[in-house]
Amino acid sequence: MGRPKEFDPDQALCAALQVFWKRGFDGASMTDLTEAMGITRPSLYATYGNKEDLFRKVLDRYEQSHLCFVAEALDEPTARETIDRLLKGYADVLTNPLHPPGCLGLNSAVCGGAESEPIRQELIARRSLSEETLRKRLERASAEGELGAGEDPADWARYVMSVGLGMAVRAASGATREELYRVAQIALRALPAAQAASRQLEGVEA
Amino acid sequence: MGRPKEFDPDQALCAALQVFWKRGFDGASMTDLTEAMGITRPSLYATYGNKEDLFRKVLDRYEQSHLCFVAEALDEPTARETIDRLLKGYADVLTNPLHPPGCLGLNSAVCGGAESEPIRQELIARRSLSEETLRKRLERASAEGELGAGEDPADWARYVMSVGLGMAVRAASGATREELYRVAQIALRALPAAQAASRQLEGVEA
DNA sequence: GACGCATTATATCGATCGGTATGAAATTAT
DNA sequence: ATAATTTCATACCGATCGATATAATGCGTC
Repeated sequence: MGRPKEFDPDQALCAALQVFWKRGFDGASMTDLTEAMGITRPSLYATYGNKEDLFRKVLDRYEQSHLCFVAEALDEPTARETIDRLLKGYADVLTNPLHPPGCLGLNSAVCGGAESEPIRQELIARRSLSEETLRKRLERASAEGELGAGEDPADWARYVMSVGLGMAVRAASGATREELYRVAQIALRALPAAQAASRQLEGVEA
Repeated sequence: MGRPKEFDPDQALCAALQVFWKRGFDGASMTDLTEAMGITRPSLYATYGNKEDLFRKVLDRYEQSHLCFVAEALDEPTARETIDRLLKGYADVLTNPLHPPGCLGLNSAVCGGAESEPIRQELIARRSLSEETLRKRLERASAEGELGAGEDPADWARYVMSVGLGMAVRAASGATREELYRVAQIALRALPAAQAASRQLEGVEA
């Protein structure tokens, strides 16, 4: 009942995603958002709540639409392939010309005024969650004999996340996809030779 | 002639450095700055110019005071020691409890409103300059036989900078120094074995 | 057609943004 | 002492910030 909406809330959310991605949470003004979304301020507040609420909805959408490759990467058979696909997939997203360069979850996380501290905390929490997921995957790899005896999966998860974040910063500064690929390629070299795992996979060991 | 200043411009600049470091360029308001510096707005504008001018002066001071270890690292005899000292030294700065966590040059670089675009461009330019310096150092290492035949110094410079930037993001999110050390340690493993260089240094080759 | 309801459009809220105009206070030169 | 000069304190500038109050508009229901 009542007057129907004149816009598609999901489509408008995508427009907001682009603005937040490019400007960050603090840098995106309500005027920027409403203009890009093609709606008025009251419509925005009625549909999504305040700026923080809108940003959290954008974040959810971002993870679903642009970070879905992470789940696939974690399903790779080896840690090496997981990390390789993680970094390559991340490089693809960071430099996709269909979106602003860099990572939405990073562009709003590093700096900002005192009033946006809750947002930064939320982004830190989400990133920790990602890292924890990767760590668990690497613990499995460690249990399966991959990743030598003295290696700490937590250290490796931290390392991979750090390389990814560094790539994100570089992407936001204009790095090309090929440059990021080469960074990922070099980063992979830090991995132990992983002969144990490949032997195990090829059935040589038994 | 005239009334003498009631504050030390250099000391006030350090106070401004702290604020910009913590909040980033956009996130630091003139009120934040004047309160931390202990001076009034007219004094600030008369002494340093506008907000952008002040930030550039802060940047110069930052590089002199907190990034001086870079020059020392570049003087190390081998590429491995250079990179090691670079990443360790960076980790030290990023987690020094005397300053806000993270990197000033990064905290203001990633996100922000449209009006602070010139600042972001300047930060990108300064970072490119750093990377170029590192690349030249690695080219020397390559010419000296370190860094295997097929290795591109530019790729390695990009890789090292990416790891450093990732560490900076993590530091801004609360990472500890030990965590960053372990990231740096793993990052170093990507380097080729460098037997040629060590042989050369030890005089074994001749 | 009249009523109730949800969504629009317009105008505006107080607060804060970066940046200044205006004088009073404090120093040196005369 | 007086004039010249510079800094400091106060108040304020127009613009923009996120967020709303008010009322006109469009729909389903009765």
